[in-house]
Amino acid sequence: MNKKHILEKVYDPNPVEEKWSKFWIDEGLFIPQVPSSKKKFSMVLPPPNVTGILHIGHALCFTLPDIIVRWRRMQGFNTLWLPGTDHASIAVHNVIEQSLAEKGLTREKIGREEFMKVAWDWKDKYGGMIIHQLKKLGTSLDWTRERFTLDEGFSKAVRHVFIELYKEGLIYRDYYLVNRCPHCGTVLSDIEIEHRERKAKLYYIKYPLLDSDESIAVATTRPETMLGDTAVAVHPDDKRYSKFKKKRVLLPLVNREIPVITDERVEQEFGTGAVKVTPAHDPVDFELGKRHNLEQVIVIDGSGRMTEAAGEEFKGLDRFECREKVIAKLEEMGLLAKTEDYEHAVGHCYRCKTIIEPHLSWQWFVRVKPLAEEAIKVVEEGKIKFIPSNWAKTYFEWMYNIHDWCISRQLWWGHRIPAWYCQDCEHIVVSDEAPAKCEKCPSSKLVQDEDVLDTWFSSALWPFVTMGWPEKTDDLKTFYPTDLMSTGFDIIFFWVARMIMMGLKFAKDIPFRHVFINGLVRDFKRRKMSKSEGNIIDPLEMIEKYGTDALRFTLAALAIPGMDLSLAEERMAGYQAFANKIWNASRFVLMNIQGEELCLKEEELTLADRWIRSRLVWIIEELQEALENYKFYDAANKIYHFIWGEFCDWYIELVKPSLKQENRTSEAVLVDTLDQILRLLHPFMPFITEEIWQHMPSSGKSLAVASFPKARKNLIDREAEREMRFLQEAIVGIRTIRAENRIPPKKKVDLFVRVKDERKVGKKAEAEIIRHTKEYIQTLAKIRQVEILDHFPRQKKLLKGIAGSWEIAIPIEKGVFDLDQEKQRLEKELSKIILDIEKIETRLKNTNFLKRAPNEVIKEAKEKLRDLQGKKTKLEESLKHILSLM
RNA sequence: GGGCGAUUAGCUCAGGGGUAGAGCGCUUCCUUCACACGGAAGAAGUCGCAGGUUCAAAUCCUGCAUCGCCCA
Repeated sequence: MNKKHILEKVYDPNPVEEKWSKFWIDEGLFIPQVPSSKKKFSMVLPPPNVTGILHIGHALCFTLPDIIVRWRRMQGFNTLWLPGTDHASIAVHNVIEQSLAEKGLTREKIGREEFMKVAWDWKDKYGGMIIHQLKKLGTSLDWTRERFTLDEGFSKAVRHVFIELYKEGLIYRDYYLVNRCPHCGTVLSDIEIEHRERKAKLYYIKYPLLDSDESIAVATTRPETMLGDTAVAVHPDDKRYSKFKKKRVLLPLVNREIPVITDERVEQEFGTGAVKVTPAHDPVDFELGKRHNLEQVIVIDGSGRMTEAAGEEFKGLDRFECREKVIAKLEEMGLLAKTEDYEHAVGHCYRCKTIIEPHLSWQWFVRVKPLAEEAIKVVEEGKIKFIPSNWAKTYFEWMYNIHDWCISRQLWWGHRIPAWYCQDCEHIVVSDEAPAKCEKCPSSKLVQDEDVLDTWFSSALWPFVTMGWPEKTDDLKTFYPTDLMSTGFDIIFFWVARMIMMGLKFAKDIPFRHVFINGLVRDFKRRKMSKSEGNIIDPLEMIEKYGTDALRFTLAALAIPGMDLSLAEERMAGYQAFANKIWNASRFVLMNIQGEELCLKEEELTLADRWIRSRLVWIIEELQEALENYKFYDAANKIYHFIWGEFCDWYIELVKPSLKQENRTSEAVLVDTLDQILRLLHPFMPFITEEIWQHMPSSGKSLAVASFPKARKNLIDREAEREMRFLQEAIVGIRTIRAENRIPPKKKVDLFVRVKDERKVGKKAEAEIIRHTKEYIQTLAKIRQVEILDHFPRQKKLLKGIAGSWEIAIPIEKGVFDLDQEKQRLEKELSKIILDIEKIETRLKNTNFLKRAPNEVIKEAKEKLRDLQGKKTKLEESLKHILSLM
């Protein structure tokens, strides 16, 4: 034993954090046993983008499950928390292309192979940043199992899944109108589109009828698409247009003859009731065009520029420039009927916020409906539970209305689609490896699809591929399904739902039992954090300033399930102070340890010892309950108040006299309580607790793998709790009287307590309790002598008052106390009590209350009334006394 | 248009039928031998509005208002 017991006066987190972070990893404390007879607890980390740097949202999303996983590990579970990163197709692409552009290059210029080399180099160089930052957070991840969504195993698994789904007809290729981001240069799935309200214009354009002087006016927000119109549509019941049915109009600017068609899906209330139909550039028109066999004329290309088909005059123009020009032209021709202000939702790219362009092209899709059915069932049946449960509703909403998922992306960084096109017969070969020749014809001219898969396609496989799937590994057998997935509500559709579908389909079981949805971290005024607002809180800066433990505890204390949390720096400063408080309390304990061996003798236990041991049992139970229900805020607040408000403020003060008397039993209780506290707090504040614990005589290898306290119910001592409450109220009362009468805090005074013999607290007489706790009163209320009397002495100048349920008097030597002040205080307290008494009396006079309320409530009310009346009498007496002195 | 959530002390938020809670801030006092990142005491709220259920409503129900988010 070579422990250094004495701690520094102020806690300095940085060196401590570095030391233990390294120690835990070097010692392999977060590596589970495989195989193991122990019960397992497993999670996979939501893989952050490899491009990313740690932000406060990550900090929350990773701290909360770390609390759970550390708690479970200490409970003795065989625990795995598996880390890794996501290849983030579009994000990396943007970074690489930007760096190429700075050198005057493009990806086309350097070619696919070279581009991939650059991207991997970049990933190797910068991709580790977030990993390093995760370690700073104290996350107890098993780094030996770290994975990357683009590593070799993943590629293999992704191909496997693609091929299987293709074989089953659940993946197909189609010429379809999809969303394309002109800036990112790729198509996106429906849910990657953000709809935002935009102020725009509604243009009314006149389309002249063929062989007539009349014209039909159509309304549109996107006049540039008229160049691709192939019909005008009206509702079949719309009387205004009945005469135009089956006629033809001449499309202005293009001079193409197009039909007037009727379709029930036309909204008569919109604009003029007649709409232009552009099948290649609008989702509704696309469907309309299919039903009516209309031609699809593409006038805008994937980069948002007008095509050849738009006509000589417009080709090559950007879509928005073209809009201006079309409007100008129409106006010139007198075909612009009118322009209205109009507000509508416009689709934007979720990554770069560019306005999305509907784009007709060949793409790959997943037929999701059959997969969704199973995924809905497991949540309905409660096999997977959302926390809080109302998120299940959001999940169902989306799953019931699910659309096919466009999975091809026109990018290079990602999993390349394992499909080859025969150049001779157009057959598609889907295969794990490049096929030598076509399956349908003798041709060996096969070209692989240029596109890669949506990043979420591989992320969806994360929970089982990270464990070695499709091999039947021990890890899969031991740890799948996982127990908890902690993530943000914003990716329930993107990720959670898809993991459930893919997990059920390929790993043949749910990927996780619980989905904990954490809120959004906002600033102290509840605003979203954003660079432009300048209100971003950087977790690394906070760690630097307040320590990781303070950051973690703050996040836990604010994490109310289902709620966004508003974060203020002061809060972190507060929990930094808390860390320091624990540090100093521990410092006190360690300074007072006499020897290594603790000896606890039941018969030597003081009231305070019995009380703190009993309180600790309750706290352990409450903490357990809170953690089981993911009530991090509750758990954090409970442990905070126990440590500060009970252990530090009361127990340490109460134990001081015992320590002076060398009561080894109290010393043992003190040390044991601190030990338990450190264990309880460790999941929240791993660093400081480990550091202190290593100084304790009871310490072992690491607190991270020490056992979590169990509630020792036999230590519950209701008698001690009652007596302590009686004592605490009295001490606070005495302090109040002292403070309000300006008795200097340090000045010791005598105390008279008037007690009637028959009054009891629990089984003990009040007088007996007071007699036994004299020392406590003397220490905590700065009292010289405590005298228990039947009647207060008459002659002395006395300051009388009510302290808790005690009737007390303090002799005043020089008459310093302020009679008027004391009179006011008593009057105020008296009026409060009278009010309370009235309230209870009216309740008790109500016959319906007596008839219908539960007995317990009535009993409580009666007891309360008796109590209040007793206090009232005492107060009145004291007041009378004061008045007699004035 | 549909759904979800919020409205409680100056601020940020808990609570969820039986006498209103926390943190920060504020006021007063105190550098006492664990801690001034500390200690002691205190002030502060008709729990958004209107109805209803109940012996009892901040809490349950209905409607309304305001704010926020998601979907169409």
